[in-house]
Amino acid sequence: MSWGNATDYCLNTNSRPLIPNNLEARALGVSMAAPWFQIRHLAEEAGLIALSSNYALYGDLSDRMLTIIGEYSPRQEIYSIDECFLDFQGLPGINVERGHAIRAWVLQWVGIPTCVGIGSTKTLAKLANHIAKTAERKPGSYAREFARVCDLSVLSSDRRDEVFGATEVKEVWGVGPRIGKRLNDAGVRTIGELVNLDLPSLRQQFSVTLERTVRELRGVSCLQLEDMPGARQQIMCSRFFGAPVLTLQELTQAITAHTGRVAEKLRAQQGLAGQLHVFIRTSPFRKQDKQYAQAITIPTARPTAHTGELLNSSLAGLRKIYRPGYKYAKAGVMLMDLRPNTCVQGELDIGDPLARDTGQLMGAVDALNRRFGRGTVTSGIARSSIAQQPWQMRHERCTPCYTTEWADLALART
DNA sequence: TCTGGGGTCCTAGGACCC
DNA sequence: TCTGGGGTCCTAGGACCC
Repeated sequence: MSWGNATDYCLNTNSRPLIPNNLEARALGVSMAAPWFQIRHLAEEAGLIALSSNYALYGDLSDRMLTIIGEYSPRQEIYSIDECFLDFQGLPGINVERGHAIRAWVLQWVGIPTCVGIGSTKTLAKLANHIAKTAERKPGSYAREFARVCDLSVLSSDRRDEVFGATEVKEVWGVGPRIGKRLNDAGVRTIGELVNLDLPSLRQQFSVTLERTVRELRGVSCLQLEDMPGARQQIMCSRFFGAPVLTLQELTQAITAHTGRVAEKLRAQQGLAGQLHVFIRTSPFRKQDKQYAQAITIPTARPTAHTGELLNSSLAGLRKIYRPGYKYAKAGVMLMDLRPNTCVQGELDIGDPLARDTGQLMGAVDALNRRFGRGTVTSGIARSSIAQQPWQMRHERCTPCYTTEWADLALART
């Protein structure tokens, strides 16, 4: 499968707001990902409204949106929570019109504005999407021509050169801040300049990844549509603490909770883990504090998805790396060396009950938590009489779960 | 006081083999 | 003076993505 010629198309849709980061907030000087403590004074002074993230709500709206978009092609790659690729190859009709239809449909049924980018490769579709998102703020014909839905594959070569020449390299999918700066330092500022570079020397001076990106920008497809996502190769859960944590007991609770989460995700993909990685660290932002960061990787006794067995490894690891006297700011657990649970090495029965576990116990735990909510059944270590532990993330300004909790349903006034 | 939480891929270099 | 020439595998770290 390729999108190498003009009859094949790849589409990228994206539901982030047309104007990222909200104009009013930006006018107040709030930057993307600014820490709350730096801007909280604006809440009183300027009426800034801050909200905690609500992953249940996002996940549900994402499912609805991606399901609707998926109706428009037999092949869909879900790329992230708010973004997907569709293969338009062989579909009848005009792609720009299809893009507008998708936008209208998602807006009507989910209420979320989306942007659509169309190109002959995934990288070009992503670029088209970026142009669709930002065109409204650009002068002249740009906005009329490209806003919200942009198809780069129908442009004349002159017009395409104009667009490439007007777009900075850092907007390209795969060019981050580091590569972007190195390119700029080498005098390469626009996409127009980037696509004309010599490929062998580009590969030598940068990497095969950047070479692939440039080939994609030239219309040569190097990235496949991955509509059958494989199992994850690592599963992680980590959090900054809501307040500094000093004791091994609190760290144990946090690591226990994180281990429970990764084990659940592992079972959801029918996997087993052969290694587990635990890390704890102080806050690098608190220069006045003594710093400490340590991690350890521990093989599990056998490839497992059993929370109890994984806890044995993670807590043993934690005890090895814990040092008293530090203000810990973050802890995490990562599962590695993952494999499907269909390939299991047979074992001699030497009286270890976990070796005989058939997965029914964990299956029951997962079923209960699905039905009655996360945390209904957890490890005893993670429990405490006090509801809010200092290590837990704070959720003071969470929005209601409008679409997933009966109690949070919006009320219509009469 | 307070600073996101996940992932992926690639490369260089070290350890080890014959 | 001059100290081989292939390989493989693993890991850490860097870069990117949303």
